[in-house]
Amino acid sequence: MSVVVPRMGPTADEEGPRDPPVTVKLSDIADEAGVSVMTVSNVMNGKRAKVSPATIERVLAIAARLGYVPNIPARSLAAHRSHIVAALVPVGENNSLLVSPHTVAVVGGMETHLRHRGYHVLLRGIEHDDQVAQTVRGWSLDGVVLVEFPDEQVDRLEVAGVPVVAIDSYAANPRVVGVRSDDHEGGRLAGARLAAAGHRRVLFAGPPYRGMGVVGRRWAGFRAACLEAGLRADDVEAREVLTSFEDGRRLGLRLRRDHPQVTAVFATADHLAVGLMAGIAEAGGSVPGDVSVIGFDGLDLSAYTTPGLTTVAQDMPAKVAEASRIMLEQIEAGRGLDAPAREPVSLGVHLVERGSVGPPR
Amino acid sequence: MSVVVPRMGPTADEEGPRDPPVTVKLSDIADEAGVSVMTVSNVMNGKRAKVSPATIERVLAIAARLGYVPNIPARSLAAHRSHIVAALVPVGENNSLLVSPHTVAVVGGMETHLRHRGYHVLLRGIEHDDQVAQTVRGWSLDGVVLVEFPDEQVDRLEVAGVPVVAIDSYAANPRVVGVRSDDHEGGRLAGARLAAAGHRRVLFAGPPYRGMGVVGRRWAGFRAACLEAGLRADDVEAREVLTSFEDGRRLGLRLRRDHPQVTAVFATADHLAVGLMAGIAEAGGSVPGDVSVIGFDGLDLSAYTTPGLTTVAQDMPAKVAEASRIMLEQIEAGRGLDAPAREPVSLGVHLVERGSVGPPR
DNA sequence: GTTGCGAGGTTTAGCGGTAAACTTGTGTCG
DNA sequence: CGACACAAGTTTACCGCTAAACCTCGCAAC
Repeated sequence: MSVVVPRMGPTADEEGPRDPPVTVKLSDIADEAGVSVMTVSNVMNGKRAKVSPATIERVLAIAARLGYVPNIPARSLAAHRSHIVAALVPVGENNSLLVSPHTVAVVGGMETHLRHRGYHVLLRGIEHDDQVAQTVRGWSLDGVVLVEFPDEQVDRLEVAGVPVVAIDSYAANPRVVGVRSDDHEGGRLAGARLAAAGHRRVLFAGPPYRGMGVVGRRWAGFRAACLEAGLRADDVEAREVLTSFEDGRRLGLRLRRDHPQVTAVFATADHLAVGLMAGIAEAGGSVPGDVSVIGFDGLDLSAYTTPGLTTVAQDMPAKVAEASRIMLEQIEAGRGLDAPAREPVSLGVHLVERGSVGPPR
Repeated sequence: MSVVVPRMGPTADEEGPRDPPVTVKLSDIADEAGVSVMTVSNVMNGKRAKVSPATIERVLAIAARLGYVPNIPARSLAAHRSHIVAALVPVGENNSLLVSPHTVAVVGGMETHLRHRGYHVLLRGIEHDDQVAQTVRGWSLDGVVLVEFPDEQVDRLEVAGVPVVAIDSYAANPRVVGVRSDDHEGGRLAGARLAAAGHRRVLFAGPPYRGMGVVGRRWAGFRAACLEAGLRADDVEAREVLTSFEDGRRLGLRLRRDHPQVTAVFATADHLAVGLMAGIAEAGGSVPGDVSVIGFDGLDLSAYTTPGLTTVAQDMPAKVAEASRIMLEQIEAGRGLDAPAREPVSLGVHLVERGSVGPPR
């Protein structure tokens, strides 16, 4: 029964604007309460300093009764802030999003945290650098979370005026706060674990990297541990892109042929490691009998393979919580152009021992 | 150089609004081109019928040179439409989002499709029914995608005036278009496969369901196939919630004790099945030697377990594409209150044979 | 030569909300 | 007892964009 006037027949040709929605607005509440719109606005926004307790209560009661819902676009337009944080995720050549389980955990976790603090999450795949700044400007965003952007891209970005948190970034861009795990230490733990098991010749498998990003640091830590223990670490990196389950599997299939000396592999992501184990098994090898495998991330998943995957676990809840905390802190401090660079955060990692690492054959 | 006036010292106490951003707006272009703002607006929105080709070109050139980016909130406010589609996901008691790999594929895929058509995706966890309608009103949403909402909840929903597509829903709500796989057929395929392998006593494992939702239909199809083949199907459902890897594992651990006669299990989700296989292995059983396992979804993941998981695969790309297509179609047809109910869509499924099903012990 | 009409605009009046400046009544202090 | 601060509002002027109504030619038809 809400709307009486029917839509005017066959005008529904293309992109028709919808008829003005029947919605409760501030002025409705103001009329009913006998106060000005501004007073209602103040009440609704918690700026209650200027309003008497009696009025506050009356306004709130009326708002609740009428079912007031603030109009986000209007508020964004007028206030130049939107209560929206964009989660930006780079898209690959397949042009699609949310590829790794890890990315998912980050985006979902951020949404949960931010929602509880009254913010909304815009999910957006980024194809070109420019789209970042455009998105910020077009939406009056309150903040931006960059999820797993390559460091070079983060450094190129010119986002001014909003807080930017980059997950898993070691970029030097002073406008961006990096939040990541202690990847060097993680690599070290992996190397040390393989060394302790007695391996002498091991392989590092991950996506290509330049310099010291997440993967670079894992490699550095791994290599350092290997060197210290006197074992030889090969880096498969230069040769190909290794990012998916399937990439891992393919490496597993040709591992014996291409790396006959290798008795253990450190994969920089659990899903890569799981694919690797599958490939090794498929090629007739056994884990950890013929080859030991150690992963990185501590995904759910890695507990349910056979054998279970020994892995360097990140503290995902902490990572997400920390990123959210920093984001909110900066938003609510009104961080703008002039914000001084903030220290990045690195979170601890720890080894989760399952069954995929054993002594060399 | 951009801003001369510095922010006024220590006023940055709480929620300070940012200083008005320096941004290119329609009027800047209009001034430069010597036309009215409306003309520019028309050019930008493709309503070029009323503008001469010469003017169009001039305006576009200036817009490009100045780096115009439309202001989304302003447009939403004035036009009562936002180019935003919300992806609504119910939150569990853990209050967090994007739990299953399947959900992720849906949300990511929708974003990709919609982005290419100029729409944006708002990701939002839903705690109470009301939040759905509130979100629609507050944002002038163009459309809503309900991802894996329980049918009862979809039926309760009163969303008027925007197209609503519900993924994996069989709800009767005429305002909602359901898009799902052919779950009954999927269940049937699973049952038939186990029957063909010679099993006589099988178990159905999934989350609790009431009536004929996704899980109910999988069960119905499964049971039908079992009956037809004369084998006995038990339903573990009433007893507990089975949704995660870990739930699957726990079932696997006590399978021998609780269901000694059972020689095969149909799990309604691949990650459940993967957990199950892990649990069985952990309890000393073998798959498919002691127990066969068949899954549902066709996740990446399921190809990389050992043995590989035989599963009923959904055509996820098609599902997402279809949902996007319907969404866009309805938005661009200006679907409002009066929209006639649209037929739901069911997509085909097929069996992917890997190694987890064999003859009974 | 007036009417008609369509192409190519312009003008007007908001959309719902907010910041900042302004008003008014009241207690308080020197 | 006047000046002055403060509480509790109100008023004004937008934010950037759009729908719809209005204007104004030049040309074709009668």
